[in-house]
Amino acid sequence: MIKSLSNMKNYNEKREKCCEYIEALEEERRKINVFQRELPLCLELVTQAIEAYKKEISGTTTDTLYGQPECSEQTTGECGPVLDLFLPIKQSSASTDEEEEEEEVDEDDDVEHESHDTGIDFVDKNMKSEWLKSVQLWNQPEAVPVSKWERSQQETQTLVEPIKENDNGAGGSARQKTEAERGGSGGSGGSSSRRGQRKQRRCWSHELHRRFLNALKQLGGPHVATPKQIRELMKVDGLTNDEVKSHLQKYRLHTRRPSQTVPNNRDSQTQHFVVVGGIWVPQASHSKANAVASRETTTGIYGPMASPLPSEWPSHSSFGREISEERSRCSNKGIVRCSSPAMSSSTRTKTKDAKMS
DNA sequence: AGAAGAATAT
DNA sequence: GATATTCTTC
Repeated sequence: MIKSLSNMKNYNEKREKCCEYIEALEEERRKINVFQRELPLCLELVTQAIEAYKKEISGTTTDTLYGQPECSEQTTGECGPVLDLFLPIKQSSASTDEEEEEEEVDEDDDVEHESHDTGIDFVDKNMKSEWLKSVQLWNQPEAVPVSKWERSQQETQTLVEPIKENDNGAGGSARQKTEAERGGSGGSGGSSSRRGQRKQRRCWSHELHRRFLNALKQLGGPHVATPKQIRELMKVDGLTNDEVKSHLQKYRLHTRRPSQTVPNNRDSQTQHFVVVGGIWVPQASHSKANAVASRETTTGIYGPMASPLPSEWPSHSSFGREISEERSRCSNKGIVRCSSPAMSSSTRTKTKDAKMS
């Protein structure tokens, strides 16, 4: 008797609590709604949390005692923890809102929403963490012990600071900040000064790559831009020349003529290009490009600002799926590609014919 | 010395 | 396949 009564009371409390949560969540959702495009999963999560709690209220005999789970904002937790993730964050929504540059509003934000029917909860969880990762400019060291200070600094700087502060390079654009240590030599973890350690892999996120492309565009294309210039233009702090160089190398490799794999699946992208002085141009504009191709050094045929997108990863690359159809479409159109950098660049006359060893 | 590009390693 | 590192050249 008494027990059931206390149970009842307990239940009422619980219910009340749930109501509060729901209200808070709904308010939260209204706020997030504004950023629906930027935070689609966030919205979804909140919605689901609301539903879950509503269900709970309606008496689905959930045994959970809504105890605080100790999920640590990263990848843990199941269904309940969602609240924990969102409630405390409430005030922060204004900090990292729009870091989009003005030019390309990509609608690739609606990331893969495919698997949505069955195991919503944990799937959703995974999605969320992935999404979070992709939002960051790059992944932060996780396995490697990093001092808390460094991490927080990295977070803040990475997410907000370098974005678009002063685009005209007025201030100290050359911000190289000790790329020497990424091995987590921070005081916490023992065994400092692991110098021979390999650098932590940097994952080139969406945003990072977009900046890369942006810089490339301004500099006149992947074959005339140099890693250093790119890095400076990107204004991403912590980014090293080597990283840019490596990425550029990959990019160049990818943007070469995509060989004849997949003969002509989409309007036969590969066949409309023709080599003009070492430069791939659309066949139609062949003659015109020929006229231009002689002096492309300054602003060049790459059309720094002219085309919304200079060149993108080929459609098959991993980045390709992040690119919306619009992009892939225009990547077939007015793109010019250099097949042989040595010949196309007139700034640097590298005759690497004698280089063979 | 330092940067870029290619080659190679992980 | 993507990134890091090394090697070579300039």
